[in-house]
Amino acid sequence: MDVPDLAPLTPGARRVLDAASELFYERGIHAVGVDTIAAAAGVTKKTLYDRFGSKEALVVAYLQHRDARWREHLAAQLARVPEPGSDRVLAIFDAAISWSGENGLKGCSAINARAEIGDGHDGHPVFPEIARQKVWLLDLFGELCREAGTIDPRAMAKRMMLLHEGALVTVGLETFAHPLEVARDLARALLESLAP
Amino acid sequence: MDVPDLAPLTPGARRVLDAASELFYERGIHAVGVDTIAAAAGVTKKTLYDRFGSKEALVVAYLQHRDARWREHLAAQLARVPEPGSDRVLAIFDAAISWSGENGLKGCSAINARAEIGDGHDGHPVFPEIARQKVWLLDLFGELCREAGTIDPRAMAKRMMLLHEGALVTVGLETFAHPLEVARDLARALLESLAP
DNA sequence: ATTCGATTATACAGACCTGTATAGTGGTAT
DNA sequence: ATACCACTATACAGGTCTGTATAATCGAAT
Repeated sequence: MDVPDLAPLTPGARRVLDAASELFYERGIHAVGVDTIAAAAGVTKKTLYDRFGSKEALVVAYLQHRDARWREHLAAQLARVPEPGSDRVLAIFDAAISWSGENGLKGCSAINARAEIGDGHDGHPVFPEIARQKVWLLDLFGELCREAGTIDPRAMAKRMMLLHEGALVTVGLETFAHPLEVARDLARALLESLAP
Repeated sequence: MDVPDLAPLTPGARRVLDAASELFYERGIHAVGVDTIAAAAGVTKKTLYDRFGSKEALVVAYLQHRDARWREHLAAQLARVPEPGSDRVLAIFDAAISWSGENGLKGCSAINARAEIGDGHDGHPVFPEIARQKVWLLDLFGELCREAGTIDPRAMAKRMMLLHEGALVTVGLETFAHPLEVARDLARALLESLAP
């Protein structure tokens, strides 16, 4: 459960990253220019480029920053359920519910970023970062399922992941209300019927 | 199962829409300019604007067009499973599998478009179109579940929707292989255990 | 035959984009 | 005290964006 130190950043850089995080998430990456970010952060564009080098690098920093905050939030929720078992797997869904209420009415920043970049496999440095985050969560699901005594933890982790991703997307799409709760309830049913 | 006539479009407009569909989906909406679209379609920008009025309107047409093609594909798959039952619900996943193989390595165009527009509730005309498409599919799931004798078809439809959306996103993210197959297998297990 | 619709070709306006250049300020650490 | 660092302020280069204007061409329908 590595939760890395988030940022020995200069004050200006920190404000840039905070402003960029909010704007990128709210409006989309391509829709926000560096001038807008600098103005919102109360710094000049020079500071932005001195600290981050390019918009692309700032986007990567944004995704890393947001993921680090999410992992922190998740770690705190997991710490409250120390005993191995289904509840520990379900804590991920609970974390997503509380996180979503405060930080995410538009779904997952990684999923959204993916939508804005061309076919990943080429050079774009954002795709590997997103892939890394998703594999990390898949592995966490797998580990917690294994702890919980699930018969096939790898297979169960994929199912958990599908429910999690589907719910996050549905939060942003507003197809129906409380998708994360529906996902958690179904996840519980699956865990309890296949690892009692 | 309304499958509307797709397009009494002029030849130029048709080529614009085809080019826009491919480019928007492949590279993202904001990343593609109207000049690029016109050039790819082999028409002038004037034709594009004469036919569609604005880029925003073209984006809506793109989403409608792609959805219409998807519904056509889906209808063809459903026609092969006339008997009410689980297999008819699962036909949606089968349709998504074959569709994805030919048309969608980057996931769902509606989900991706959602990521590129600001908080839906405001004026943007793309959000209602996306919401409409998703509710349509949710209702279809509900109807087919009801036909299949599911105990609570509305609740089951939400679960199917979560699996479907999660799998589509995972196709684009490449978190693990064959997510739609995993989703279909789980969907089958759910349908058979709750509506035998 | 002539009008009308769809189209080509080209040019341009005005805004916004990323990124850089130049010059100067204020605090901090050695 | 001086070298360094983060930062401000301003201007601009070069490109791309959406959208419009003008003029001409071609085919089909009435």
